[in-house]
Amino acid sequence: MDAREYDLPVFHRQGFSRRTCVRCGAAFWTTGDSDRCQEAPCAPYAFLGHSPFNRPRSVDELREEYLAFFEQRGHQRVRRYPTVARWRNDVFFTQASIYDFQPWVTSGAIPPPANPLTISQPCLRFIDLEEVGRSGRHFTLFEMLAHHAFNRPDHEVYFKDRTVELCHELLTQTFGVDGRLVTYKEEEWEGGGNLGPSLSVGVLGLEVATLVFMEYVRAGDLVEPMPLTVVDTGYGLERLTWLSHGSHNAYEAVFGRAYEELRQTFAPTETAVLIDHARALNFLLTDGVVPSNSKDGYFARLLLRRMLRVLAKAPEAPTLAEVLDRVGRDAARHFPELGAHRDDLHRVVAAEVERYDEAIGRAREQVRRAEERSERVGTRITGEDLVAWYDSWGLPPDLAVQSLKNPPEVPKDFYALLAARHEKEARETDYTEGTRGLPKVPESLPATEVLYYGDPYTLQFEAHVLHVEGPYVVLDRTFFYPTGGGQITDTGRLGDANVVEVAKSGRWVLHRLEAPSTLHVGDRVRGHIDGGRRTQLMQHHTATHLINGALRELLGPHVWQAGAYKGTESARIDVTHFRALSTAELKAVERRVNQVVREDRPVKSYFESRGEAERRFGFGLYQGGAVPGRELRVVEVEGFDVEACGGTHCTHTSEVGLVTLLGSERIQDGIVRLSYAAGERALDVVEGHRSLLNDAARSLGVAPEQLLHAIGRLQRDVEEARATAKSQALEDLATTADRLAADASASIEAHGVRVTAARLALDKSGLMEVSRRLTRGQGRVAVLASESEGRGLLFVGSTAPSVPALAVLEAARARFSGKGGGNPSSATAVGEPGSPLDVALAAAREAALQLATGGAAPSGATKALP
RNA sequence: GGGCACGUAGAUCAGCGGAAGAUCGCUGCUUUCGCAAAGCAGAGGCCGGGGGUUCAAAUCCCCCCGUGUCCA
Repeated sequence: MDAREYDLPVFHRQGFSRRTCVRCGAAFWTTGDSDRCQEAPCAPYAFLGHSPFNRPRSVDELREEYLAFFEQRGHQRVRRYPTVARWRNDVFFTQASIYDFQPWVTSGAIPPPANPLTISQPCLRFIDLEEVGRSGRHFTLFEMLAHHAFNRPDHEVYFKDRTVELCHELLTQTFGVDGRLVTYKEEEWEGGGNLGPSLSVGVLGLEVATLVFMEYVRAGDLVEPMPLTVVDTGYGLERLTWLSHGSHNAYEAVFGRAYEELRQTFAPTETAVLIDHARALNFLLTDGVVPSNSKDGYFARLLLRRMLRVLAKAPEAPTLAEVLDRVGRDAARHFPELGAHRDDLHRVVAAEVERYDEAIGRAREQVRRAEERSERVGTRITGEDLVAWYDSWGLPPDLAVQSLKNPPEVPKDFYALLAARHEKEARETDYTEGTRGLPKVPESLPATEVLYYGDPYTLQFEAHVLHVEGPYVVLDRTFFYPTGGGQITDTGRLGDANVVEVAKSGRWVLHRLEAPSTLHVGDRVRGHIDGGRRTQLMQHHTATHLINGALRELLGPHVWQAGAYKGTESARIDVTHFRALSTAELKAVERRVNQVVREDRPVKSYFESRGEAERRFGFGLYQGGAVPGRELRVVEVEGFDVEACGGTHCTHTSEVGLVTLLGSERIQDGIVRLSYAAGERALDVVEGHRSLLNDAARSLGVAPEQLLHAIGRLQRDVEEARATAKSQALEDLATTADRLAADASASIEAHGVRVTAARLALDKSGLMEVSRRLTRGQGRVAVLASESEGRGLLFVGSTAPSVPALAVLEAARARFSGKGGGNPSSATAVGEPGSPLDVALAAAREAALQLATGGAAPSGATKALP
């Protein structure tokens, strides 16, 4: 980046000079005489025990001071955004304050909530999870203090010069830091296709802020200026607080009393993990993450389990919930929402603690068995096993070592080995997702005016054709609802042609006709929407909002919509919840929804600016996920549920009609699905159930009330019949065996070995059963043959040590070109079709006798005795 | 979204190419005034589902379904 980017007037006004760090070689600006930039690792922490601040501050004091400082200098204070970035779908968590304004504000699509603004944004970063407690300065959740300015060509707020000026004033005037201790290191910055200069602010070895200037956009190899430039600053609240204390580590300074309390029981590193994770979890759970085994839920589980592992080390330890509450109480002083739904948070945590105990119990059992097995086989448990156990059972190596009698060393590179097991994951996934095959609409075409938002009842309208391509027609205005937001397409007619699908593409609505359209641009055409279908979709869509509202009301605010589908026959919603729903819960949801239907509440759908809607209703609006646009369409079921939604909705809840639940299932860890039908379809379902019941009862010849009883009887009958059939079959086999045993001509006895040979008409399992009975007791050999599906089957069973079944079989196998094998106690062979089974049987019998009398088995090549 | 592990009797699990097992629980008998306990006997299995390989599959391979776990 060009050095001129950093040659700011403010540096000259205030007597800065540009220097080069003797350690890292980077250029930096300072009023002091340091020969290195004041950041790790170039400069050591020089503030420990010697804070450069005029006095120590608590986090609350420092945050307030910061926000007030910028407020007094023309900035407007903005409330924090959720730590879970629901308004965007490219990341799970808010990792910096600028995330709040990406992509809609930074791209210029919508105005910022204020300009310039200042904010303290809790951010989550899991990249340094392992460093928490070790380094003394890492946090999974930290607050990014920031001031942002968004400059448009027609409205310049301020840029680099003023930003540096403000930073230096804050540090020196407000915090009382000697300006000569501060360095501004030049750094290039690039991300998300944007780039620009940035300054990293260091004080006595600690980086306390980064001043980023979004100025250019990368287009291939070219770097072009952005139409909208952004001041993106980030000051570490925790680091500034730490600096103001000059304490041994950041955690003491940030958490104060709560840290000291936990230190009574835990080592410094453990305390840091507990307190950091507890704060992060308070935000995560309050912002609606349900712990699970994938996606954002996994990170909540990870933090939770890491805390549980630490807590388990001390018998006197407080419970997880107690630690969460203690830390949450402090954080709630500035973020009162953290205390708002303690009960719900406790329920989520309790379920998770239970799961953890189960998982560890299971894993311990696995370890016990693995050790038994290895003792039996004579192998040793290795470090590799520890890695595998953690990966497969979630058993941390220290716990595994605890429960082993002869534990191996935990490999030094445990996490590297773990990572190696996951290397294959990087395999390319095929993203050639089915292109929708919609035609390109000329950019010059004016946007389709969508009328269904304002009026979901109009089913006939006139419009002009703007564009035609094959079966696709674009109109200047339309009442047809295109597939979207989980609601499927409207159908109907356009002129004489059937509309089979409607899709939204950019600013246009495309109507797909059954056949290539005969319409021409400029034609006036009459649209006709299938009203029955539309009504049903509206009922299902509004019902979905009612169900979501009822679930949040009954289960708690951790419930978030995770997907939905509204069809003509039924609809379903997926929501986050920590366990499957009970029958009682389902009943309660159904009752509540139908109650709201009967209350006939107004359902208002209207557009509102994004900022205003977020301010009035919070981020719970984004139940359906991130939605684009400057304005949000708000669908508000009065006093019950508010969501940003583009669907067609009833205007009063009574229009939804009956809502009946069809079922619920747990589709993933942390996600349950409810299926239901509303309106006419709900009646269809009820009717269907009734006739099913009646038909079932009639087919059993009983009254519907008697159905269960009749089925029970039927089941018993079937079981009995099956049992008798089975015992009959066994009895038949027993009879066969007995007859053979009694038949003197079937058996020969030699040297205490009785050989019984016979040809039977049984399948393989029949032969096996007869053999089993003939060879009860020692010194018995059974040689049985049968024809099964045209192929000869030879079975040898033996309890005579001198007559191994396999040896007998080997002797006879070649006789009927059979394939087979076995062991000393049993052997089977199957012959080619048409092979001489009797010859094989005789040969096997002879072989058995010879073995019994001490002779070697005749080889298959010798002739069978007559 | 991906990797790994696991689905066998009512429960917990063993077996991991050659005739489906153990422990607990259950039923009956013996013993006891009765209970507990013990002994003996017995019932209970589409070895998660579907394909494939093999003379032979609970066992090996592939695809589903379910559970758990780790990672992004």
